[in-house]
Amino acid sequence: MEQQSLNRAGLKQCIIDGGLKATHQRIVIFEALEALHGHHPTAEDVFQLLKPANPSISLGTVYKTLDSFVEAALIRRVLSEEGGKRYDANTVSHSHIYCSNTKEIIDYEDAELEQLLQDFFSKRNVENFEIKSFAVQLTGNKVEPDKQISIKPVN
Amino acid sequence: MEQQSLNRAGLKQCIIDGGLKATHQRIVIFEALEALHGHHPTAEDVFQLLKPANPSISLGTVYKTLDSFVEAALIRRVLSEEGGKRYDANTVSHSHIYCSNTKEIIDYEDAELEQLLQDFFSKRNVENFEIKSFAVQLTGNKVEPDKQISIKPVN
DNA sequence: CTAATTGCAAACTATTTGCATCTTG
DNA sequence: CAAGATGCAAATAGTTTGCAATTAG
Repeated sequence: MEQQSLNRAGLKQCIIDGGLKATHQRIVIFEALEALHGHHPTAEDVFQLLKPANPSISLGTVYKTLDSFVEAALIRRVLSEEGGKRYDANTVSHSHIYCSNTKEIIDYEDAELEQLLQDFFSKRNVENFEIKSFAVQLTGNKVEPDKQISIKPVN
Repeated sequence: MEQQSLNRAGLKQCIIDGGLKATHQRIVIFEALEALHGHHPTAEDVFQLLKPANPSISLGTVYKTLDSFVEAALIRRVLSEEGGKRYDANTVSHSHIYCSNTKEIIDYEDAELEQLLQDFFSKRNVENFEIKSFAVQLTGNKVEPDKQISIKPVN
């Protein structure tokens, strides 16, 4: 269910396989993206996570690196309604739920749904387009998430 | 297939029904959004379209109006990978195709697909979420659109 | 009339760019 | 060592805000 979390050597190899130089900055940025799995961070989020342990890293480098990673298909840019750029190290085909209240983007992995769409689009011909991938975007609201979590009192 | 295009009186009524004051600016902005149906314009796009005929309109008003319209559910904000805010006057449930080459967002209306998903999610229970809507996001490339169009030579 | 809306300009936030310096392969 | 990457600072988008003047209901 969880994607295999990679160690630095593994991450380094991924970066090289993507045709990029494996600099220290790129390795720690990739590592941060893995740590933020499911959180769909912005460049700023990644930068903030890295800064304490890497005080010399620059925000500009984070921006450039994220672009390079997307270009190399190591990560994806996530669609956003809010107009900021977000990133996702999870490259397995999956869908997202957009919470209208909290503006969170939550991963939704549903094998049955993926299969259903796979079947549909293998039959269906979309005119003038070569379809590379698809994902469902669900919009809704978290149902009382705080209440659920705090239901069991801490004694 | 096409959504009914409304005249100014109709647009004005929509705005009022949305609980907003029907100012001249709002009417022409709504009109511009209808004219740009399928183009998923930015605030700037709308502004540029309006300026010639409405030289006194301000970009700030366009931003505020688009926000009000989204709030009132008269239009939708469209998800974007590129990080800008785009708007869609088409409020009928439909999907979008994202062209990797041109970065265009193209409407994809497929009744069978909508029905398929409707059925799927009426059975499927998404944990902790009340799903309000769904849409499929297709990613791909336009297949030689220029070539296709120019195949018939103009003699 | 009065509450909401507009236009304008200034303020912000997010992102990109140019370039001298440093690093990886 | 050469090509490519980094850090920094300045530049550029894109969007929001505050407020006096205006307008719709």
